[in-house]
Amino acid sequence: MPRPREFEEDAVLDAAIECFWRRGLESTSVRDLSEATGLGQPSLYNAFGDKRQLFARSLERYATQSMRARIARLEATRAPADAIRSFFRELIRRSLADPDRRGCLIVNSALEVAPHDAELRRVIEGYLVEIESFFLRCLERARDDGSFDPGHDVRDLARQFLGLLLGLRVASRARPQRELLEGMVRPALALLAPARSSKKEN
Amino acid sequence: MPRPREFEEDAVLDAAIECFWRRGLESTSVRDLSEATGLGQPSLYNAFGDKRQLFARSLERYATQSMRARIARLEATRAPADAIRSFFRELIRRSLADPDRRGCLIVNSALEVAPHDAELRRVIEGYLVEIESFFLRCLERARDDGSFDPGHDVRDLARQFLGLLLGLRVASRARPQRELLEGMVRPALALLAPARSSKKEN
DNA sequence: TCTATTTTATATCAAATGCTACATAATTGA
DNA sequence: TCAATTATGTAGCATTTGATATAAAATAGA
Repeated sequence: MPRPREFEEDAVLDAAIECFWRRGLESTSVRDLSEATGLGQPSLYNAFGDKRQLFARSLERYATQSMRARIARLEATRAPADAIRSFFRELIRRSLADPDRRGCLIVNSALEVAPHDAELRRVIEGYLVEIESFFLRCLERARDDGSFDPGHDVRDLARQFLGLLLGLRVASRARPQRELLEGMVRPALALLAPARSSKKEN
Repeated sequence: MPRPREFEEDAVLDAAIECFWRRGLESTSVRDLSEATGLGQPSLYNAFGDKRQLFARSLERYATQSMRARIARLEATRAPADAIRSFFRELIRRSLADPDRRGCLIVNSALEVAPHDAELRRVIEGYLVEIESFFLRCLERARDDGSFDPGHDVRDLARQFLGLLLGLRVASRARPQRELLEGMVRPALALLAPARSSKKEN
């Protein structure tokens, strides 16, 4: 009955993600979005409501496509301790390879948007909790496998890894240097050293 | 000979810091700054050049008044390991007490400004290096005092503390919860535990 | 008192911002 | 073929943006 759309929503969101990722919510204009997506402004407003809602949709898609996909892949293919190691290894490699220093859209938004928008803050908090939960799951499994010292509090370690992730993403925008990024997480990752377990030593 | 100014530069910078701290560089308008400082726009431009230069001056004053002052005070009054512990303790206390969730102007700028402004990025990098150097000095002294395990690489630990500081500041804007912030740094601070030194055990 | 110099206040400027009215185009069901 | 409905393109809205032109005001030296 109605006229059909001439675009795919996901492709538009991908283009919008690119904009928000590079310049943030406030510094991305609706005209930027219109140009990047190929949609006219009325079509953008018709399809997504307003800039803030388009941002929320973009952020949600980013969370699914980037964060959740990586977590699911690592958790499915790696041993728990190795999942965490690989997580940071991939992060550092991609950060150093990105000439635009985009960092992470979630972390960028945690800093730019969260303090000024209660509703989006709750959404962003949720994403951070998901990441923390990933670390916690891995740590619990690694501990149960005996592949790291059970003397540590896994909940604090999960929080530490979340903190290091946030720090890594900030540093990757301001000081993207291999030695810094790798050194930042090396001490924490050393706790996951493969099998300094008491079983083998006893 | 000329007409004298009717304001003190430092007071104006303090007011500007407040603005930039809360809303960042892009989202703070010259009118916001004019209102907060009490200066007319022509006076602002006459005294500081343009918005970006006023921002640079504000950032520099913030670095001196907030970061360097804290580092100098802690380094002068505390034992090295305790200086790091107190650094994070103060940070967490202030973060949780700030209803505006301002975080840290340097960290906020590292994320918002550094990727898009090569000159300011170099300045911000310098601030981050100063913080890392503070951690490194404390760690070297603590190691030489035998107050923590010399098996650790102090340069990596300094980088880790920098990473945790950045992460803490991000989290304090998006998830300012005591358990998260304290847990984030607890494992790293535990390495500074007072005197698990080999001397006493041998 | 006059001049030179800088600061201040009023009133903008052109450009950019988020958003939308309006008319037109494209589709499906009647 | 017509009617109903949604999508698109042009053009523009009011507001805000960073930055200034202009003139008046305030000082110190001549």
